[in-house]
Amino acid sequence: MTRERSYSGLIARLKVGGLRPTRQRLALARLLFEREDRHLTAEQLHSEALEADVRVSVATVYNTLHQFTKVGLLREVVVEPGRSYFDTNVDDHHHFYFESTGDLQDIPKDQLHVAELPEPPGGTRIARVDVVVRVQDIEP
Amino acid sequence: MTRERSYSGLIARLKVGGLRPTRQRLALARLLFEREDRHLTAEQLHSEALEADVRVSVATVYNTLHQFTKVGLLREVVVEPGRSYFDTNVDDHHHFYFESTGDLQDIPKDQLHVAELPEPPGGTRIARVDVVVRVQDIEP
DNA sequence: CAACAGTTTAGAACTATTCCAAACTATTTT
DNA sequence: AAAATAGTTTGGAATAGTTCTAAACTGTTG
Ligand SMILES: [Mn+2]
Ligand SMILES: [Mn+2]
Ligand SMILES: [Zn+2]
Ligand SMILES: [Zn+2]
Repeated sequence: MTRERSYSGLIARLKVGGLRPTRQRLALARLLFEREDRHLTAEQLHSEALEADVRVSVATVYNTLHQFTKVGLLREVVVEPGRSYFDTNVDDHHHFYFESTGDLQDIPKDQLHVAELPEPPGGTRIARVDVVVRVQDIEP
Repeated sequence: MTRERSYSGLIARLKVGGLRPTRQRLALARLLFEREDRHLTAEQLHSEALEADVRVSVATVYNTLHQFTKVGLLREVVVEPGRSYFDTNVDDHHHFYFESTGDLQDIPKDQLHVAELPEPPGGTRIARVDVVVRVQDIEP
């Protein structure tokens, strides 16, 4: 029922964002949100969709990821050039980035504090603070 | 003389890294290090080189930036997908990122503290902690 | 100065992402 | 419930940043 509730809640959130609950969006939403928090690239999500027999184009995967991000269902995380990760955890938190595998792992916000943030220049305000803890294998 | 000293010091550092001080590398080094700290992309550096009548190919700009990074003269900073910045400041520090302009600005390490860093998983160690403070214009 | 290893280069190739315009579908209107 | 409308999907072309390639070139060493 948690599943059902979050799923119909999702339809509601799409509607609020002015997004129609189409076959493709709902299928992608299941893949994204019916598991624990995930960090995935567009390509990864597209592969998962194909494996799950959800026929959807790459263009639609990109469209959907960006639309979900705009509506606040996802968050975009950048840790390496040429590849965007989308994060199903939209709470305030940070990341471990494993350089050897390319994986991301959440660091809950109570486990890492950023102190003494300087004021941003006049006319601007802080949109977000991202901390990436880059981790590498010992003895590489 | 600060200039001269850092310049010949640079030749030395290249040699240590096993890099020959070629016409191209020295010209690019001037553009990179004879001013205050900078954050630039390969394309930007290439343009500056052409403007300064330094004939050098894009491939060489990329090669050089990566080699300088490996030798510790530069640091690579990733803040948005599809674009790498190279930072002439290799001291421990963090960044403001201005979303409207794409500019980066240093935050010296004594002006921002990361506390309570969790332990990385076994078999791994922290290579670097990057904090990006994303800033946007008020009234966009 | 020869010999060698390292370097540069133009252009092709590659990768992730975005764009396009036509076909399609959910929703609203009649 | 059919028609009209606006939003959505799609394959394929296009783009942008970066990397690769192999041939020509240059710095270093003996
Ligand atoms: Mn994006
Ligand atoms: Mn790189
Ligand atoms: Zn996360
Ligand atoms: Zn910097």
